[in-house]
Amino acid sequence: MSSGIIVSIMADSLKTTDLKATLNLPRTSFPMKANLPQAEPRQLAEWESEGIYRKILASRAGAPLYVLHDGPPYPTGNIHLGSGMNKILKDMVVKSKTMAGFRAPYVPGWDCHGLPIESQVEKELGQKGSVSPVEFRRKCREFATRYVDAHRRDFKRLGVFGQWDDPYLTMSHEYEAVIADTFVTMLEKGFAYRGLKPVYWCIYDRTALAEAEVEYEDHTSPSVWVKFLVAGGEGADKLPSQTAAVIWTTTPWTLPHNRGLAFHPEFEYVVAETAAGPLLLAEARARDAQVAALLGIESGRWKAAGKGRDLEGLKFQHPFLDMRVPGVLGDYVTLDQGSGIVHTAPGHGAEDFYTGQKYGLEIYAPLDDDGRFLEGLPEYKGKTVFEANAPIIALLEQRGALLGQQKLQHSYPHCWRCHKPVIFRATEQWFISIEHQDLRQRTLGEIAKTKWTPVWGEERIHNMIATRPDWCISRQRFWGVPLIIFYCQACGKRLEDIAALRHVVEWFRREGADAWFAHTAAELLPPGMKCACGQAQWRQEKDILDVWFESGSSHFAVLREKEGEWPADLYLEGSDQYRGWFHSSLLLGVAARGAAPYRQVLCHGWTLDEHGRPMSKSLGNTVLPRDVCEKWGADMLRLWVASQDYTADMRMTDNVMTQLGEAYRKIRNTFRFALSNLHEFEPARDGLSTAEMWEMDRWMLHRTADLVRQCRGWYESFEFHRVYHALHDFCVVELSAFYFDVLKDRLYTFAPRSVGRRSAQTAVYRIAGALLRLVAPLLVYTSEEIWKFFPKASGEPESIHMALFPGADELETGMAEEKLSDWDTLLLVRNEVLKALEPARQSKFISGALEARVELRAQEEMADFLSRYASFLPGLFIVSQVHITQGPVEVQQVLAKPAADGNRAVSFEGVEATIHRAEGKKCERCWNYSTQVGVNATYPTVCERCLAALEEIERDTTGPAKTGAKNIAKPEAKP
RNA sequence: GGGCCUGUAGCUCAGGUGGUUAGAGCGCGCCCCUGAUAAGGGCGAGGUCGGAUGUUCGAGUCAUCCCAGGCCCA
Repeated sequence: MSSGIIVSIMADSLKTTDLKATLNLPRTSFPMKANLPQAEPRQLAEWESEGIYRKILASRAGAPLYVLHDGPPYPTGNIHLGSGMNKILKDMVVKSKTMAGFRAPYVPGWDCHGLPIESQVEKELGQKGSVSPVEFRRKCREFATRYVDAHRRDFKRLGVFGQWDDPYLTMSHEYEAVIADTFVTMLEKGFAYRGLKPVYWCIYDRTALAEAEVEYEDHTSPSVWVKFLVAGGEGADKLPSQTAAVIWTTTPWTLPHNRGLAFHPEFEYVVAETAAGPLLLAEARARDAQVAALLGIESGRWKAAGKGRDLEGLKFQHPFLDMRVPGVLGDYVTLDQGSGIVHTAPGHGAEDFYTGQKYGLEIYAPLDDDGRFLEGLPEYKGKTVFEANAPIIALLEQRGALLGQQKLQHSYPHCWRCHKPVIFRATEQWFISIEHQDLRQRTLGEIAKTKWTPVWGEERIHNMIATRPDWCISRQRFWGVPLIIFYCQACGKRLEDIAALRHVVEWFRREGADAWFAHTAAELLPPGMKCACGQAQWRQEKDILDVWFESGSSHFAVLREKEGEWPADLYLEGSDQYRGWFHSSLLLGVAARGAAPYRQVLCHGWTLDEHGRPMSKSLGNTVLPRDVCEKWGADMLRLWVASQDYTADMRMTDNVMTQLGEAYRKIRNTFRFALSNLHEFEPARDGLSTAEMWEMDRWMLHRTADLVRQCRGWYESFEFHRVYHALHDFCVVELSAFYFDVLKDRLYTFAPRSVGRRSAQTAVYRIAGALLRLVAPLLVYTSEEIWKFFPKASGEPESIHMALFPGADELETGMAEEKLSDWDTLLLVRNEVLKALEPARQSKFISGALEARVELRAQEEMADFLSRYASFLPGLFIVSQVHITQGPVEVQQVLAKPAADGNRAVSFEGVEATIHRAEGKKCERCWNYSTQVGVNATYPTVCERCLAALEEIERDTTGPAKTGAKNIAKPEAKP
């Protein structure tokens, strides 16, 4: 009797702290706050020192190969959000393929040659004067190297794994040799030819420009209306004498090179009586008020002159040169502007050029590289084209040919570098023929065989290839790879000995393309190389290759055919590359090797600012990945990339980042909860088999298996945003708000080694383990950090990024369909109970849900069903008591809804939930209410469940020492 | 001007082959907890599905046109 009193007194005096000490409260040193900007660089340094990239590849030796071929960015300035996003997407592909079991190498590259660097270097050289080509190229190389290093640092910071210590550089000797060799192949196969064609020409940079190097900007041009007197030809006699055709042009300087007037075959033309004499123009234009006013045309005072096709035979007197030019026809003539008659200078326009070819007109464009007239009247000879406008207009006026002039602001092509207006000019250039050996059709065939994502990409590139003209590949510059071409100084013939040209390629391999500028032709060519004419004096071509030719050769330079790396499995770039890298790679692949260099092409959109404008240097609204890393962390940038559907354009705003910050914390805390409840859990020792686990835990494994199945599918189709949303929603809805919340009672209050707690821990361990692997390609730093705290089974890799994705089958527990659907039903009932609890809480009838007793009334079948799970229901609802009664349901709460997957549709009678105050007293240990509190003399403040747990704990502590039980009494922080 | 694309709640996304009152998460509002605590839980309010015409018994889903925006080209 006395001892009983003592125990009771002891329990009384000790109670609070000691009872709390018997709980298994969560414990972890995994920090809640991520501190990514500080933590990530440390992790990065660790990865780097252990050589994570090579280790991962080594761990996949012998595995099937998956090759993502990197598109090379241009090394100037800082990397932009768009380039950061591109690299992150690529990394997500590589990491997810690696975790799907592939050997997925990633060799990053840079596109080092080209005009932007050359312009920068010229600027740096300033007025120091000219340097030798070799010296100039050395400076360009230094410049590129500097920026490659800066880019590389920023890319690595994003958590992108790859062969950073040995990237491919288009300026490396090896690569330059490949470019040159590819060009020789184009010569050998007959694709490359030299021809006269109108090209965009920048008179300031003195170079031809590719279409991709031209940007349209506003420009003010002098527009003039000019008379061309009819001067005979077929049909001239039907027109009033002194009739003059009217043309309109915004480039008066091209008038000296006019060689024809183009009519639309279907338009109706008229001769209008004006003070300036009878004028020939399109009827529709004569009706235009502004045109009529300008030319002095009175409505209806005109005579039909026939359709354009009837005027084809006319001849016209050039307004200031002693020549007659013919009428020609063109479908491109429009009625939007001008007179409906188009001034045609075949040397200065694409359409003019083709028309000129068709009619055998002279392709005349006697300008030098600075845009100065080499021939012509004294008024403009020697002037540049833009200077020549004024004197030519004066000349027109003087000859009485000027009908009017206006300033016109319009969109006009400008040089992408110096942003000055460009001209169209026929010059000698090297081209790749798109028709030779049926290249166009064969390329279209390869497009059809390639998988394009999104699917409309196929149509887009198909249309481009189907309509594109020949590819102008020569540039009049230094920083690039020269066209290996020699001309005989005696007879002018080109050296056609392919073996001799390949000999020069070997020079490139040894010394780089600098060899071209550092050595004479005699040195470069095999000894004694002679022309067919007998002479051996050679002149080297001065042009270099278009940079698109260089990057388009990357698959030859980087992917080893013998190793099965060619063609690549995937190219992944922004949507501008349909015209760029996708395009040039494809043409060269088909021309040189007869096939597309890729099996699949994945394309992403552009990055937009908060106003939806594209990010660009000129708008000054760019976001630098480096700044995002410093403010938010690389994983947050990656989460941004992962969260949005990149096939459309993507917006970065503070609002979006704040939102993602919340999402990140939710995901992080969900893992933290798992870790903190697994602090003493050793999978091999404490894990239960699925057969031993509680039904609810097995059900959650099943739901996780569903998630795994979905996510793996989405990784396979590169739909990262679906993975992200699914993982996030799972953390929020399934785990945090439901499963983990329900589990707390079991994890905290059950005896540490009890089946109930171990079952919960096993489920938490396996679910979190699966989630962690699924999220690893997205959150590369955070997943690695979690992995360090995660209980690992023996044989598991040191880095999460070496692990494999979970298999859905590994998580399946073989629960019967009926059981699964039982739990779907229970979840629905739970949701209704939670709704019923709300008014009770709002009205202060209860405060916490544990103060409630829930009475569930249901029809027979439903009541039976609920009764079978009666013992689980309080835990499931997180209330103290649940009473089930059978009877008619007065409030018909319709609970019947299809189950989540649509297959196991459940339907049952309504359930009526009534909230009462819980019976009994609050258990001091687990906080549930119970009528059993106070019954036991040893633990008078504790409920029957806690009593049993305490007894179990006592048995464990007094028995043989067990690691798991040691920690129970005194919580302590982990070291 | 042409080719291709995008436009569903404040934000980020779901919405096979057209079919009942358009969904989710976040954010927001109100409430609860204080044993995931610079955490956690509950409930709730938010949408003319860019706009307009059609086709259809019925359209966010099909057609045409328009508007806004993007990439590429002229």
